[in-house]
Amino acid sequence: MASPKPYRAPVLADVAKAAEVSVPTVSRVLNGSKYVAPDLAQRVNEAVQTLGYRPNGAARSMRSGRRTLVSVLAGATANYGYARTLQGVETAARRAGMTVSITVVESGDAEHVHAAIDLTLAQPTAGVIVLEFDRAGINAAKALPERLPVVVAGGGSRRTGHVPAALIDERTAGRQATEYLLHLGHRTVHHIAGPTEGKHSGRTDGWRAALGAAGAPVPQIMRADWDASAGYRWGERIAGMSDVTAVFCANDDIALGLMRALTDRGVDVPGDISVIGFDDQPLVALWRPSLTTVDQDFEDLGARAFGLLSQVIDGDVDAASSVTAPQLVVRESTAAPRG
Amino acid sequence: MASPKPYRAPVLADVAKAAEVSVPTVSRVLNGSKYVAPDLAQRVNEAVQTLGYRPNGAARSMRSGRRTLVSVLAGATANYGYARTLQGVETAARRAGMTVSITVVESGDAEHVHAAIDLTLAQPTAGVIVLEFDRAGINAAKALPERLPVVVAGGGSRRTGHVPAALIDERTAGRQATEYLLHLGHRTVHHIAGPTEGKHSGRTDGWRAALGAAGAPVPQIMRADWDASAGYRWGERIAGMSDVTAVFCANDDIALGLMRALTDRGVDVPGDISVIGFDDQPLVALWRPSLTTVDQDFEDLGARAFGLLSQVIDGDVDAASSVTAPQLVVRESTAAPRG
DNA sequence: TCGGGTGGGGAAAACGTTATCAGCTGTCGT
DNA sequence: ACGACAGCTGATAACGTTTTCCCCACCCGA
Repeated sequence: MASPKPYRAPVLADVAKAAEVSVPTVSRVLNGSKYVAPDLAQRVNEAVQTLGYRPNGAARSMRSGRRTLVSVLAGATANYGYARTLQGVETAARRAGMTVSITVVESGDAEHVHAAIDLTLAQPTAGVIVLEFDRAGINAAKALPERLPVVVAGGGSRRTGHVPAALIDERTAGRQATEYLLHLGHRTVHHIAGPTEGKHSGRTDGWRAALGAAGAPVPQIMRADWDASAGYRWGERIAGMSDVTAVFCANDDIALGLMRALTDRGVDVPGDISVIGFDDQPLVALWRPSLTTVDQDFEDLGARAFGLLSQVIDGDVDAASSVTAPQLVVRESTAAPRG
Repeated sequence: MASPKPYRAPVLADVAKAAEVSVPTVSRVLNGSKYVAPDLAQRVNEAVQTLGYRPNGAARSMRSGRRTLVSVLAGATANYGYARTLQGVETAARRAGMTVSITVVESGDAEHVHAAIDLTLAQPTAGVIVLEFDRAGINAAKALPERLPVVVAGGGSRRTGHVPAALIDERTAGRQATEYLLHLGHRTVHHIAGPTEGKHSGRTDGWRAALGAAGAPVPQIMRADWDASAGYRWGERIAGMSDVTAVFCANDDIALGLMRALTDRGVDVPGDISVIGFDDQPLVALWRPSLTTVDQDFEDLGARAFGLLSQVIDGDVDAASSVTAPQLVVRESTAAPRG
């Protein structure tokens, strides 16, 4: 009767015994140290194979202090911008031999923020990337402990805090979009903003700046959630406003919802009203009319954030933040106003 | 001159010294053991606060054997289905006090598969969830070592392997969609399939089954990548085929690309050709015409996968797989054939 | 022949935590 | 009055690695 000894994963000592060498020697082989005879290395590698040995990550990182996990804190994951940024982080991390973990911060409330941070820091993490697209991210970045490697990825143009940041210049983007519409001959440009609770959004700032520079009147901001249905509801109202000829939306989903509401009511886009979006999701090029929008390279944003974090982890405490400019993509949803 | 002693994160011993108790006592307080006097607990908690102590996750998991990291292996992350499933996993994991890590398997090639597995298992992971929507996922699931808690999340209807699985019944979904089109009066239904390299896709199986049951002719399958441009290219060809009156697409992106190509060429949807999609992405309801499609509850899929993994980790080696049925959502892109 | 380097390898310590064990109080049942 | 037992606490031993330290054998030049 074989005793039902429960399975125990093989450890370094088992490999050492099988290869008839000492434990440190196995470690040396695995970590590619020189100073080990070829025949011993051979025996060790065979033993590793046959036993199916895998190093215990916890023990390894505890003893060596090296960590190979980077954590992402984000207010959401499935939305287009978040998902693409995350993808950029993951790809860059994987190429560098690191793994990424993801924790969602449910809201900007202190309760949720601290819960997310506690959860994340319970892992042996080398550093944290905060996606600062919303209030949850902003608050999380503030609440993280000092001396922990932290970088921010987001849409600001300048940084208030002292944390290194990878940014997309939303302010410039907003200005470009607005200037383009003015350039087409529109007297002014209306704006549907996202639910940014703080005072400033880069997109909104850029819009206001462009209007100011052109001496155009500044209409009341329309607030909306990020999703298409919010755009649709504004569309229902805008269809009845005769003075609106151009609308700059805070993201593509809102723009698409808006367009659908307008066309449902017989308002022609771009004939009666020009619409411009923000993000350049793949599908908007297929829309009818296809959407003029501002392309954001979220994947590059994620990659830059990871690169920055690597620098911070390596001791470069104030690594230089980076900012890239988005690009206006002109399609069919914008045109000169009638008359 | 204060010596520039480098910062060292506080450890249990520091807390113990500050609170004037022994190290094990601190551990007991932190882990909520009874058998500790209230005043001591009080002192310990204060010391933890002032020192800003955080347990070392690596040491903790090494000693206790408990792990709080679950790993997701996936062929992609930003696509709608993947992103939503991931979201479901993350939410469920977070509620259970666990964190999720994500590693992308670049392709089904052995090289990429093993690289991804090595990377993932270098972390102290409690178990792995494989997203089996593509060849990369399928191969990864096969290549994972035995005795590691593994579950699969995907679109099969039955499982060949012995690994517990959370599934969406794509076969039933494909059948429903096809049956609906036949029911509208179409003589047969064409099908644009995804790039599934293996012989069987649940969606395709269901389509074939429905045609067979109705005695309808089975047209040649059209193969496409998952993205909209692939659908567009098929649309260019289909516009010239007079015998096509209904198309069942393997996902929404393909369907949208197809519809755009058709309408670009003056083919009316659904007047001339009915189109049906798969996934029910939020935006497809806004399309014009809005897309009839099959709704998949990916978030629920992710949550079920995590629940299943929890069971496996807790020792229930053959936890029961679960399957849910998707739901047909009828909108404007489908109608009875002309005449 | 001797001293010093150098390639190679093992013994033992160390990382920060939790588990085990033993000891020390006091209380309660008998 | 005595043992048993519960409540509480600290030494000490693990966990599986990597790092440090030291020893050995060999080769070389003096």
